[in-house]
Amino acid sequence: MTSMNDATAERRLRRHGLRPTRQRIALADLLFAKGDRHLTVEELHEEAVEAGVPVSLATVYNTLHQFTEAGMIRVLAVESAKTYFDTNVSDHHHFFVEGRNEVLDIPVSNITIGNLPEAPDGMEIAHVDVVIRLRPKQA
Amino acid sequence: MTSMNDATAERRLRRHGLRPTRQRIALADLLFAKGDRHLTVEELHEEAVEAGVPVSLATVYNTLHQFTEAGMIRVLAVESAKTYFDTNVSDHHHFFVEGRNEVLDIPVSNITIGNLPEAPDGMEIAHVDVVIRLRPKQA
DNA sequence: CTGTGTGCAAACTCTTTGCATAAGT
DNA sequence: ACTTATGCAAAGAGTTTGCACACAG
Repeated sequence: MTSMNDATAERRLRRHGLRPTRQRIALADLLFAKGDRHLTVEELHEEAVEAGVPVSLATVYNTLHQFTEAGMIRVLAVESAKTYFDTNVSDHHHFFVEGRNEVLDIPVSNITIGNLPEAPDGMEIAHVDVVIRLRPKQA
Repeated sequence: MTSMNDATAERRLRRHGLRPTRQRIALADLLFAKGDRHLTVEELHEEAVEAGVPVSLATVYNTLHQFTEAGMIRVLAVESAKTYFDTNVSDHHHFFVEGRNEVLDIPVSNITIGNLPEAPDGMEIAHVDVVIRLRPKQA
């Protein structure tokens, strides 16, 4: 199952100090080939299996955490049962649909944040997340 | 274990359409007596037990969800293993310490958000959460 | 009394881990 | 060859649920 983007994925992995294995290449490919995405482990696992790369669930967990440590992706600040990983590492923002536990991109992200506070002693700001919680109109 | 604030807690519960039972009064008391707080189920459970109100863990879970549905408290948008509940229902913001999975209040919360997007079709904005992720200075 | 709430233990879901096997360099 | 990654299955953590008992109105 070799895609045109394998070379790109492989370069990306090396650049971040990760060995380009079959599974990592496939997962990186799925993650980055289609633009910015946010996925759960399970979703990515399904995609991989459908794409003919039968990785194990544990490997997807491991791999996504390695990608996160390497700074390739990041974890979203949402209070869902599942963890969401985002391929967009920059400060940007999301809708979160209550009840459905669904994450949506905010289309035109021209949100501005004023008066950001100082980080406390010995800490620095790693990332700023804005989560806009949505609910169905009318109770 | 009757505190001076039981009457307050009881009124609060009635106002939100919840029967003021022993356990609910005790939990509401702990939650609201000390100003704004954000706690996990386990933390509140410990406090209750220490305060001489031996509620079960399941009841704390149930109760906090009832409080949430009633609008007395809300769930924080952080990507921790545990769920955080906040007694401050208004739009305000938090530091989240990576690794330690710790939630801190932002002291002077004069953060402003500009250009909030429209909610998608059929949805409305329930809440806006800003989460500032912190990490220890120097890797 | 009657309907709700609570406690307990078991079930469930998501996630992590240990160890043998497989793959990368 | 030597090191690192993967798969599997089992364990772990947090949370939810079913049902008998207890409490509030």
